[in-house]
Amino acid sequence: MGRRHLAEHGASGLSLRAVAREVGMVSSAVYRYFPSRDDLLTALIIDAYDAVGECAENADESARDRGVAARWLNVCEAVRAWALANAHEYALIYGSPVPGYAAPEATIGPASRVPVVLLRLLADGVAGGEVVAGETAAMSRAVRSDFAQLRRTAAPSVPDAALSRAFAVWAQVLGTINLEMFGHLHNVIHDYDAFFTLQMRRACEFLAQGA
Amino acid sequence: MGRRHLAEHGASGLSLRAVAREVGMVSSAVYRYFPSRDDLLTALIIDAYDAVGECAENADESARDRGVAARWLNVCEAVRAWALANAHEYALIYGSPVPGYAAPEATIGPASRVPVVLLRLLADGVAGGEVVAGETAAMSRAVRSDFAQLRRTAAPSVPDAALSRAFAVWAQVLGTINLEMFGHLHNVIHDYDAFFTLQMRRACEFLAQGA
DNA sequence: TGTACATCAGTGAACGCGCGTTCACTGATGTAC
DNA sequence: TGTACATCAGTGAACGCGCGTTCACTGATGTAC
Repeated sequence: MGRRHLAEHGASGLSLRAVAREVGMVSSAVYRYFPSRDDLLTALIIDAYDAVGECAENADESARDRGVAARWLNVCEAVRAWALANAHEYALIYGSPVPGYAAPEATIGPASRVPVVLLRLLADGVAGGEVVAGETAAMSRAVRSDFAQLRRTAAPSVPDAALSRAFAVWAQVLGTINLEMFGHLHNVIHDYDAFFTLQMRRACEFLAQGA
Repeated sequence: MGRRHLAEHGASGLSLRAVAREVGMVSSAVYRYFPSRDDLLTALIIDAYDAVGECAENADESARDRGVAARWLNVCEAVRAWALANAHEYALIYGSPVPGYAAPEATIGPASRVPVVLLRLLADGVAGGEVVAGETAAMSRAVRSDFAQLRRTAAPSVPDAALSRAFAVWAQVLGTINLEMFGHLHNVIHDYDAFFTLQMRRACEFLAQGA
C-alpha cells in the first residue's frame, strides 16, 4: 500500500486520520510513511500539483497542431476538468490555505508546472508571430523587473504586455473555476461548461491578439 | 456585547470556541445569541459579505465624478484592500467552503452586493455610451438565457458581450486576489499593489472598450 | 422609597467526538546458514 | 530442505487537546407593587 496509494486515494479529507481511513489503514500506520501530518499534507499537495500539471502538459501536447490561443484554451479546459474531478485536491492547492500549515520549498517546483506550460506556449506564440505584443502599459520598476525575471526563466522574448495578459487570463481561469466550484454562480449561471468555454475562448483570443 | 461584537471581532478562527475566545466569552455564552455553530457561521458570512459590499458601494460612490472604467477600478481596488485587511473574512466568503457547512438562502442577498454595484455601474456605462458592446461571441442558448435573466434583474440594456467581459473582469479580480493572498505569486511578483493596479487598469479599460 | 420577583447575560463543569501522535505489539516476508 | 533470525508493514490501545453542545447555576438589572 503505502505512499503511492495514499497519494492516489487520499486527500478527500485533510486530516491524517481521514486519509488513513480512506486507504483502509489505522491512523498510526501512516507514520510508517510520513513523519507527521504536515509531511503527509505536503505530499498530498505535491501530488495534486503534479496531477494537474500533468493534465496541463497532456492537454498542451494533444493540441500541438493548433494555434496558441486554441492550445491555451485546451489547457484551461483541462485544468477545469481536473478541478471538477478532484474537488478536494483543487481546494487543497488553489483554495484557502490550511490553517497552521506552511507549504515548504519542495512544493514550488510542482506548483509551477501549469504556469510553465502556459508560459512556454506563450513564448512559442510570440516566436511564431501568433501572439502580438500589444500596447505596453506604464508599469512600475518593480513589476517591470519581475516580468524581466520571468522572461529570463520561463518565457523568453515575451513582451511585458503579453505577460500581463497571461497573468490576467490565468487569474481569470482560477477565478472562474472558484466562482463555479465555490457556489458563487449558483442560480446565476446554469450551464457551467458552456459558460466556461465561452469565457475562456474570448480570454485566450484576447491573450494572443491583445484585443 | 453579543451579536454585534461577535460579528465585528469574530471570524479570525472558524470555530465557535475561537469566536467566543476572541470576544472574551465562555463558549457556552455564544448559545445565548446563536442556536448552533452553523448559525454563527452564517451570521459571520453575512457580515463579511455586507462589509465588503459596503466597501464596494462606498468606493463606487466616492468615484462618482469619474468614468465607468475608473469607477470599476476603484471598486476592484476597494475589494482587494478589504480582502487584505480582513483575510479571514475574505477566505470565509471567497475561499474554499467550510467542510460540512452549506450556506443558507439568507446569504444570497448580502453576497450579491458587490456584483450588484458592478453591474449597475456597467449598465450606467452602457446607457451613457461609455461602454461599447463589442462583438458578441456565439453562445449557447443556456448562457444567453442566463445573461438575459441578469439583464432583467441587475443590468438593464447591457449587451451579452459586455456582461461576458464583466464576468471576466470579476473572475480576474478574485483570481488575482487569491493568487496574491494564497501565496501563488510568492517570489514571482514582489510589488503586489502595483501589480494589481496594473492588471486591473487594463482589465477595466477592456471591460469598457471591449479591446 | 423599599421590597419581591422576573428577566437576562454570562459562567463553569461536563459530555462525547475526532484529531495528531506515541508506543509496545504482531505476524508475514525475506535472508543466512 | 529446514531452521533461526532480522526486517518490515501494519495493529490497537492510549495520551492530551480542541471541538460543539448541554445544563444547572449565578449575579446583575429591570419592573411591580
